[in-house]
Amino acid sequence: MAEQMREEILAYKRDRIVQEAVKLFYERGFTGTTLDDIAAELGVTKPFIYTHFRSKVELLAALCQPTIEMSLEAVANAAESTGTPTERLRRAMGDFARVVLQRQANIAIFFREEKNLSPEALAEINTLRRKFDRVLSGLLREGVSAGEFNIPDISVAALALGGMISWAYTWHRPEGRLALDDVCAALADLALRMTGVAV
Amino acid sequence: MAEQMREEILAYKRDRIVQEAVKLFYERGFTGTTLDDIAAELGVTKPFIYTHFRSKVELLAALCQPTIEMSLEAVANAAESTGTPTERLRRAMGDFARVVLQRQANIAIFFREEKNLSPEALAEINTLRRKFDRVLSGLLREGVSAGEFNIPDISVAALALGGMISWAYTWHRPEGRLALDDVCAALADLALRMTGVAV
DNA sequence: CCCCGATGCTACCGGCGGGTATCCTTTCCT
DNA sequence: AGGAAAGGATACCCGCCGGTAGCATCGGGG
Repeated sequence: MAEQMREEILAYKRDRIVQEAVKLFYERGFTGTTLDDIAAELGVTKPFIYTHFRSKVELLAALCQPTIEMSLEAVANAAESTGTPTERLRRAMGDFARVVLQRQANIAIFFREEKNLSPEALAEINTLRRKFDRVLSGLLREGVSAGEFNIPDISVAALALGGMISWAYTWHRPEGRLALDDVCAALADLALRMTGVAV
Repeated sequence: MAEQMREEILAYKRDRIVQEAVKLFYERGFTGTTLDDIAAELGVTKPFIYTHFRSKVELLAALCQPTIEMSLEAVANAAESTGTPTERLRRAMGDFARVVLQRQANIAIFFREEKNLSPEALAEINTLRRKFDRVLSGLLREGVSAGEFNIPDISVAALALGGMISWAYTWHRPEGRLALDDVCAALADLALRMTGVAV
């Protein structure tokens, strides 16, 4: 019981640290943010952070990894769901866009600070990215076989689709003209067009 | 005469420094590269660099600015050239893609290290980026008026188009399966599809 | 042949920030 | 109530790196 609660509190603290790190890394960059900055923002001190993370780099990995995993999951789940390839691709792109925009800061940090990750963490993430591309390419290939898509080069198309959506982290403003759902839908439509589907 | 030559030599040295900085910033990141690293690679010493650039940050700006300018020019020239909007958009996207891929390292550095630029340099570059978006949006609007394009949301489409092309810096490998021209053509085709043109 | 300017190097500084050794406080169990 | 352990703070270290002051060297003109 007490054990259960301890665990939860530990996880909560860890999470608060990650939250604040995301905010500051996003605003000031990884090397532009000191651990003292993060600690100060949390009202604690640097050694406190070291009781939860072995190093600054490990903290960076902790905020990148899960987000990349979510991206992959979004596409993988949609690809394996029911419906025509067209329907599944729309779902895949829309859901992927939602992850990108909801975790905009994490995604931005990952792409900008990739070079600061440990080789091991980076390798792990790159495995996920390759899987992402494979799943997306597979779905495109299915659509071509089904006669729904018309795609000259599957690999390039997969990269272009993924890129178009990912890129949204650079320009989306949560308080902007379009609501999140509208942006996701618009991007999913544009994605479908690239596959030769009339929208 | 001697004066002329001196200028040229000065420009050449400056350029060599930039070249090496591009290479190292690309491989190791901006903060991951020291001025001593760059100097060593050039077979000179740190003060040598300071006779050509006031600071490390100024060096960063010197390698970002011109590349962003080239991107804008590519799109602006194509937009103002002759032909139907469809033809001009294909040219714009193809030429833009060529800039991105030929100056892949510079583009990558800019997007990753943007936060390290001086506020003034960043402001200047952002002006260029806004102009880029305006020019592209204008071309899209023309195509819609001409009845060639079918675009629900011009702004989102412009961002998606720019993003899809820009993103190529993350995955293009000069020694990869496709030649540079083929990649550019493929991306231009995908771009046109997004506008509702049958390709 | 000597002097002067240009050019680049040697040698240094100083602060910033990741990481740690140690001490204090609070809480809970006996 | 006493004591131990956990959780967190204070205070510190040290290496790295951007930036600079001053010296050496070399070539060209008088």
